[in-house]
Amino acid sequence: MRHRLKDVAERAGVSVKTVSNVVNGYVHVKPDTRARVEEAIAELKYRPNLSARNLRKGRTGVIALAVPELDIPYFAELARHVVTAAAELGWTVLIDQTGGGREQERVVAGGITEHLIDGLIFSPLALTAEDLAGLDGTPMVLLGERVDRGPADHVGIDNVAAAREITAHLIGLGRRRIAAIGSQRTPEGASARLRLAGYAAALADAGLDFDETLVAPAPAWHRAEGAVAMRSLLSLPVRPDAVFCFNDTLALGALRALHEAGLRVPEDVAVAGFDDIEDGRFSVPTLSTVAPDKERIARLAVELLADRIDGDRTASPRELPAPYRLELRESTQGP
Amino acid sequence: MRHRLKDVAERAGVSVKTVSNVVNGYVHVKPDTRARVEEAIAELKYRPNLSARNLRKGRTGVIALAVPELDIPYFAELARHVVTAAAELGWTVLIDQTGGGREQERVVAGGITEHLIDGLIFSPLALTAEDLAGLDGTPMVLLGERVDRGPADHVGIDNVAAAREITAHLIGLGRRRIAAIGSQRTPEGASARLRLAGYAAALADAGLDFDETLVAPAPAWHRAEGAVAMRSLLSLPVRPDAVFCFNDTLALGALRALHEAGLRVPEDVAVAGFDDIEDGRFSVPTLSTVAPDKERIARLAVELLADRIDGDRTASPRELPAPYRLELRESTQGP
DNA sequence: GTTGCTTTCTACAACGTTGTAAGCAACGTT
DNA sequence: AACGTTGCTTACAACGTTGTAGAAAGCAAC
Repeated sequence: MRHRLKDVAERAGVSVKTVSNVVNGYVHVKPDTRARVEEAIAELKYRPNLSARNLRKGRTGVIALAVPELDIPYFAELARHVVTAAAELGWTVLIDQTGGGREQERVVAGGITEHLIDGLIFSPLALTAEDLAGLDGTPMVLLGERVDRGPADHVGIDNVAAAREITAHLIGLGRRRIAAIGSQRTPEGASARLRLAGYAAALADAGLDFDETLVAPAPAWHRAEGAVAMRSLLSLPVRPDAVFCFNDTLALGALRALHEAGLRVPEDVAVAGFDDIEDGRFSVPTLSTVAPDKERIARLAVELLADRIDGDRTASPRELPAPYRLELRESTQGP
Repeated sequence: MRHRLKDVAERAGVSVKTVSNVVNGYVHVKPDTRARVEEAIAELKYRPNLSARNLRKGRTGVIALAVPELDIPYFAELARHVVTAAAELGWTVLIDQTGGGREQERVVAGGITEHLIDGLIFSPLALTAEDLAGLDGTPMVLLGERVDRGPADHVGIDNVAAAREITAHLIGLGRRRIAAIGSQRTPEGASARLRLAGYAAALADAGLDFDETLVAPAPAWHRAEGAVAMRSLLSLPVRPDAVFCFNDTLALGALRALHEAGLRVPEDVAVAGFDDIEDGRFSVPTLSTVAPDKERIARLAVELLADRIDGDRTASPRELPAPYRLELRESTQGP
């Protein structure tokens, strides 16, 4: 029992277009007429058919958010903020998981974009600038690492600066053998490269040597990999006295491994992460970390996208920095 | 530069409908013609307009998943599985956050359902049977607690039995003062009521008294509330020697509070949770919990919904139980 | 060379909506 | 009385797609 404008129009004794005008809040409708129409709408429980509206308007009112994995807390928290920010502007969000592979990301970037959504907020891991260059003009905003010379708008924090600051904090505690967990040699590892660069810069600032053996790789930045990496660092002849993990889940895994090894945090080994996920505020010990302003990132991304959809699509790509701060907790400062 | 069937048709020198037939894999098209059309499609990079297709077909190919909060790990993990299962059946998933309030849930249940989506997988906290009864016939599958006499299909585990089992496990460890965290007196607290019932049943099975003072409330089941509740339990004249938390985030908060109080887990207090979220496998100590088979739940929900969309919408509501198991880890069994 | 069947293709209408242009009152101005 | 202005309403066409009905062409069988 779905009703159409036509049904409402017949019931109210007006034309279809007048009903449409009432539904869309057009001003020049006599109060009397408006009331009759609204009554008919209520009686029939009329709801607009969005497919038809979209077809007519060439807009769907839906934007997509594509992230590598939904159950990585950082992306889940980000998704929450994007949905909230989009709702405030009247957009609905369709969430997509890419899995993080380059091919899958290419499919999402190229495939989803047609006609079902008006724009895309994309947090790619593996996508390169060439992949993006081939796309038609669906408005897109990129999150996370900067895809070099990317053809789309971008919102993100300064990874190098943030990594440098948190590493400097570890150095400021008097630590000298500072390890890093999360390096990636693959082309996907843009974040990893930037954070490693910040780490190296901080060491250089303090006159400390960059020791290759203190840098542990982690292909996917999951908790388990953090634990494995930490164990291998602990098996070195001289163990590190601090670790900078390239994200919080790695750090939580590292904390777990340190606990199993019977070491105290931060007394024996100080641990810092990146992302400020909720878990880190309740872990034992609580986790020092870089806290990107996720709400701000989400809001900027949505606004930038809305702007691109409504406005000039050919304007040159914009680069918006997002703020971050250090959250220093027990894992570096003690109870 | 968007192209339509018409553009392809002109280029290939055939009618619009023939192109449509090729796109839809209709069999009776001469190989020769098909080849010409496909070539034209490739040259123009033609993509179907989904709004138009949906309008014509009355289907959108999109289902919605509505959960209270995306950044609660349990829902994030569930969402991941739903997206995956839906993709295998050719559906796209639109994810919605309700916030968990009854009014918001009512809006989502009633409002989203029209014309943009073909069906809804809904994990309500507060919604009552009456709320659902008023809805028109959009196919819907409910997750989580059973809404009594609900008018929709339902997938979920047996909360009472699961809570009873995990409580029995605590009793089996020799604990006698077993607390519970997460009770809710509001009508929203369907899960809480069921899990509390299972807890009480296990106590009764073992001939233990049900002690009201050992049951701590928590309105939203966040980590912080788990910590607060644990602290208040520790301030009792005789402190508990075990706690059953109604979900894992509460349990993680409780672990944190126990750590701050200098108590050992499980030696002084054993802790059990519910949901088996990823965090619990890496916390210190690792968390014993009830592990619902989330992948199975997601798959069942998607299949049930697809069935409802394609098939008989008036068939009486189905009730599908999902499996679960106990994951016993350090927080009850020690290292 | 008529009949009937199959294969291949086409014209047309419809899905439900909104933009455009235009119509019709009622009103005020000249 | 004629004219413009304003407010309100309507008819029509279009958005891009697919279902229906049927035409055209080829083939086989009499």
